[in-house]
Amino acid sequence: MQTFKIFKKKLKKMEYNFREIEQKWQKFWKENKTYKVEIDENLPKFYVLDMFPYPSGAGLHVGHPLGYIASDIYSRYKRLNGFNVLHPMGYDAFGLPAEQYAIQTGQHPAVTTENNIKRYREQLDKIGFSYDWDREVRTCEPSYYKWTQWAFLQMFKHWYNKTSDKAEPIEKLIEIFAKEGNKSVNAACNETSAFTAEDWKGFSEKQKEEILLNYRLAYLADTMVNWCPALGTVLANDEVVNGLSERGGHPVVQKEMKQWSLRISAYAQRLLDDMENLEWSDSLKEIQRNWIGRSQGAEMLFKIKNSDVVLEIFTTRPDTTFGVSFMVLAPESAYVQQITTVECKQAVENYLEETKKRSERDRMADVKKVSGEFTGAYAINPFTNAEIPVYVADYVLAGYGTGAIMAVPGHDSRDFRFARHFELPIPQVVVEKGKEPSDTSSWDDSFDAKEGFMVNSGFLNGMDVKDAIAAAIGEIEKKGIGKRKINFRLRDAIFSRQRYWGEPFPLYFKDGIPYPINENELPLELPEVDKFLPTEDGQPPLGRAENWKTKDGYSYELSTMPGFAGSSAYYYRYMDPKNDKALVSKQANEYWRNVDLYIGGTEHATGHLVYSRYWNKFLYDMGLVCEKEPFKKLINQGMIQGRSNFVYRINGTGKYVSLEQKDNYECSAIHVDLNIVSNDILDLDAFKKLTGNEKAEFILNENGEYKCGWEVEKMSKSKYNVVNPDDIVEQYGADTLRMYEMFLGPLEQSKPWDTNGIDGVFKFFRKTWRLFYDQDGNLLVNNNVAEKAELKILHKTIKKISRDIEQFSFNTSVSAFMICVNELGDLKCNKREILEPFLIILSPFAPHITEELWAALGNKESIVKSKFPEFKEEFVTESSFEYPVSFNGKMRFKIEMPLDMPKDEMEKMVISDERSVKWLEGKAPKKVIVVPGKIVNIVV
RNA sequence: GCCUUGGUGGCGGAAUUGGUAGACGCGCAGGACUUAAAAUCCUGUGACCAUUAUGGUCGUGCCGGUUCGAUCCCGGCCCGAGGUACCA
Repeated sequence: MQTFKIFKKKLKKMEYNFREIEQKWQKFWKENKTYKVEIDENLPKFYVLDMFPYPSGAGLHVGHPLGYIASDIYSRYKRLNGFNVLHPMGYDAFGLPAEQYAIQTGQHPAVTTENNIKRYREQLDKIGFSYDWDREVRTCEPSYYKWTQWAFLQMFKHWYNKTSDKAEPIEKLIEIFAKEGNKSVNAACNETSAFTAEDWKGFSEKQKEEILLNYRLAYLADTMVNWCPALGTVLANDEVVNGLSERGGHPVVQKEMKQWSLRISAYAQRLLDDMENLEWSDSLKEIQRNWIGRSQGAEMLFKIKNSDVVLEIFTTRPDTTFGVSFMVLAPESAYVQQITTVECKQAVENYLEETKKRSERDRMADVKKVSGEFTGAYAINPFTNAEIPVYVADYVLAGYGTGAIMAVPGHDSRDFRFARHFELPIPQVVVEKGKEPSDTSSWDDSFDAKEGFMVNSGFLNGMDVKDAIAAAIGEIEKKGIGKRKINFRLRDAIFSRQRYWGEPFPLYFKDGIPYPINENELPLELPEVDKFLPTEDGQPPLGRAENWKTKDGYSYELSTMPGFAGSSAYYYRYMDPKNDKALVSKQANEYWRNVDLYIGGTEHATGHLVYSRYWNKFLYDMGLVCEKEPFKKLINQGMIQGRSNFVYRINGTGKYVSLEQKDNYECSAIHVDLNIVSNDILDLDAFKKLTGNEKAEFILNENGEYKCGWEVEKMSKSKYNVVNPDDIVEQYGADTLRMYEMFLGPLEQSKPWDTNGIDGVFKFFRKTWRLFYDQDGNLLVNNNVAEKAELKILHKTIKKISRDIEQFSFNTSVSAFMICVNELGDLKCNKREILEPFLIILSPFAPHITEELWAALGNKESIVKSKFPEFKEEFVTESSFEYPVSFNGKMRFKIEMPLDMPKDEMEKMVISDERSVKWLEGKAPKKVIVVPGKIVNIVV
């Protein structure tokens, strides 16, 4: 590589030998355990956490460490400010890619995972992070997943009491059942028929267990699940993106299966409420709010004509009940079988068959297409007593509400489309303020009105929507045909995966009933299998394990836990990683409490960040942890995009044309490896060599160069735009990498990576070095007393840097450092009094070079143990200010005036300035605005 | 469609959120040093019009408003990114 050759030459003469320095200090930190952290009751704690990575085979690219660098800077800054900082790292090591790879190659996922982790660690180590590696966790290790299994068992052994609004031990529930049956129990549970204490006592063990299973927070039940045939497993809602699996992009279908689920929906309201006080971005909170999806409305009963069946529906708009002209059931709804008439049976069966075949993606693809079938049954509108037809249609979802709706075609666009298609009446019941009711047959779409007043609605007529909703609910409750109800979109989390590489469930089956294994038998280790595929009879891979049974011969559960299991409480494990008696000791938990700063990608908004909040709340209910929320402050780092380069090949030839002239030819843009392009100029020889096309011809630009085009795209191998941090560290050093990643732009914004700008940061370090050493390597630093100007530069920078770090504005700190070094260089300042504090404030960003220079100044202890310099206002206060003088808001000239000058004197001084004459044009100013310390504006 | 964001030089981005628009860096152009290259240093660099210097006009996606003053606040539109999508 050309650039590398140049670099080698550079190094010979270069004073700042980053390579030697960085290796030296990384070794020093490791040997001295500089970043080891222990509980210290005398110091305030601060917990800084990165979302731990899944160790993929591809290794890290330059985008991954962005958040790690930011959190590392923050950790170091907090340490310098006297905090005891917990800053750990580990690996989310269970997961699908390793297993898919295992299926293809036969290589055990534990082996590939171990290798990948090694690679990750090497890459991380090169960047100089201040992690306490003694606290590392790996989710795939038995000593770690013991606690994942343990937490699951606790969920199995608890139920959710809606009255106390928390999880309680299942024993307590059994006591209640024995005393008074289940009548008074207000639990989050699956549908369970009522029983008395007498009934309970008469039930067999199996019956009792079956009933209890409906109440457990971790329960086994027939559920509609996302089944991914290609992966051979079910997936949680957040693992399905646009009807395809998040990993691999395979189609997903809906299927009813017996699956383990976590009753996360019981926590929906608390997940919503407790978010209020979190320091998360509004957008992230909003994503989570939408995902939880609270809606307020009513549950209502509709009688079926000539039948005992009563349809229960959920609506947010009970005010529009007078506008209901038909009803719709989800295809999966149990009501369908109950009410379909003999005449319609065949047609309905056909329809159900048809919808079953469609995948989620198909269903989502043609949302606009109307389909459905009449069941032959009629319901009675409880407000109008009208007979209305009941349909089955797949636009109604089984999983939401009750799987049945009252259709209000006048005011809901889906119902409207359906009504038009099946020629059903469309009554208008809401009118926009200031308008008259109109003939709905002339409408193009429904009026989905959240505001307006009621018409054709009996006792609701004339009310506005808000009042009408309240009045309608009042009437519904009075009539006893329904009640106020809050619904959530958030589903219980499907917790089983029919896969190998995950945590085994600590359960066995006896007589078809799941029983927990003894807690002292944890962890239940993942057994060996001959292949990582399902068994011949369709059992999950664990079905292949030989003698995978309890000592009494009972079979274990064959599914494993999903990816989010291991990541839901890892932040507690870091507090006390070696503890084999508890997830986390009371002492460690009460000291570290929760994560003060969490940095990671926004892609976890609906998965990890919901699950771990739920998991935490459950542990909180059990009294095991002391904080309601796990992550106090959260920052989403932006994505680093790739910057791809292109060459333009003239179609049908081996000729390439430079960017400037490409429009004169018919040509195709082809990705070119950015390693052979420098500042968009192509290295022609390297290109010939790389493509193996020695005869390639080029049409060059007027400078005799080949200029490439560029575009911002996702960083990916296929686009030849992946930049590896190792290469950057090799060429420029870790400090430059760290600093440049921060310099790219605001942390939370996504931005393209362009290595071209990195020279500026590299130059900055060389300039810094030259403040300490002359060209011959002599230390220049002296003990002379600092001048006012020098102190001003220093303190201005101290102030700016602490402010920026506290606001996570790291890009502007880098500028501030550059300005500081430029100014100190101009003053030829080599004074210890200035440079020592300067090193400290720079050290969070560039730990290696600062450590080296710090030692060179004769300091015996690591700079990590020093104290952040105190900002002193006195050094930066000015007695005068150079005021910009504007006329009608446009700046015309500047004038220096004392800051304590009275306003009227300033005014006089400005007006009498000779430069004002021109702008006043002989007129007297209409108005003069004087803002002390800011500006003078004259209105002419 | 809905929600959340963002739109500033050739490029990444500043502007202490109502007070000098374009800090800092890259790139580019010119110069110094050098046998030469690299490195380093200096100067210039939003557009346009004038010009010996000086100077002027326009300019933060577009259109309007509030204000002495708007990148920042308000109303309307256009474009990009992310999330979500039959949620009743």
